[in-house]
Amino acid sequence: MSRNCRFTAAVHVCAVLANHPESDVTSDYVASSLNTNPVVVRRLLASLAQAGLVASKRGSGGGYRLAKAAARIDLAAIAAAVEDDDGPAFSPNPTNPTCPIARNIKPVIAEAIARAEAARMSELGKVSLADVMEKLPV
Amino acid sequence: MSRNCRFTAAVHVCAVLANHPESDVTSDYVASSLNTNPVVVRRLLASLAQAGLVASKRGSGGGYRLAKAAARIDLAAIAAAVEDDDGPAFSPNPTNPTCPIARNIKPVIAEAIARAEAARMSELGKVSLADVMEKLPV
DNA sequence: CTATTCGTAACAAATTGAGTTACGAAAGGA
DNA sequence: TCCTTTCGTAACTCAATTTGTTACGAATAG
Repeated sequence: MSRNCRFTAAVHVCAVLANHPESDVTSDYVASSLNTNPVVVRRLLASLAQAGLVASKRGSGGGYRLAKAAARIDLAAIAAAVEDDDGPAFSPNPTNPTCPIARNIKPVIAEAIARAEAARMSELGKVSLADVMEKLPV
Repeated sequence: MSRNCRFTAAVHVCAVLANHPESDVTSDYVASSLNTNPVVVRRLLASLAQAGLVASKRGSGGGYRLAKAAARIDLAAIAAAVEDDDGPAFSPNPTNPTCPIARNIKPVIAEAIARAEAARMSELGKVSLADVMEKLPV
């Protein structure tokens, strides 16, 4: 796979859980909806659980469910849960210390990117999981 | 390297060109500022040239220069030039057609992501290369 | 006690980005 | 004309990442 599918997959996972509000859903079931391996789903759900978005129960009859109402989970929270948050992607190479541009540009770029990322997250924050479910003909 | 450094590197490249408005700059020179290989820089500059942001000249005395004034180049244009624009990253796996969530969720997610990406680009569009240069102590 | 299910480690396969080498094409100067 | 410089681009290697897979221990219900 080329790019990071974690965010889109995580939204899909959450939607499946939101569609079964009364019962726990197994990773096998979610995996069959995504047509992937249960372990891939459990890894995603581990991130979502750490962020407090889902709860899990082990053992027979166990599985996953949303930890809050779908209306109180937004796409920004899901993105924050499953995306890297290591700041902007600079080359790991040390830039040339004798070049005045190279010496000073990183924080300038980082600030602009941080603002853009904040705008993206703000937009994702306007869409709740309940909004997503409403648009599905289910 | 872990994540995509193309955008941050491209801004750095453009800043170096903006710092030499009167002359062509060789890929060797830019590469030494970024502490990387000239071919890596030329690949970046090829994308920027295709977007009409820089111009190149071959041969002795040749090199690269900005194709417009730094005030008329913004970070959104640089990002658009060097980033993939294949839309949101879905898993290449076909999702389960018997699951109503899986059957219908992709366009809903895609629309939300498109709006978020537009917000990010709008924010990047507010920062011109000239703004970046002003913040550098050069 | 057994079956189920999560949690997680370990590993293979595929993909990607960066770096590198190489070489042809273009352009200027002697 | 010939040589040097420099871009344009293809081909390759290397390292890192993601996904998929197997495996197994821990927890839980019946």
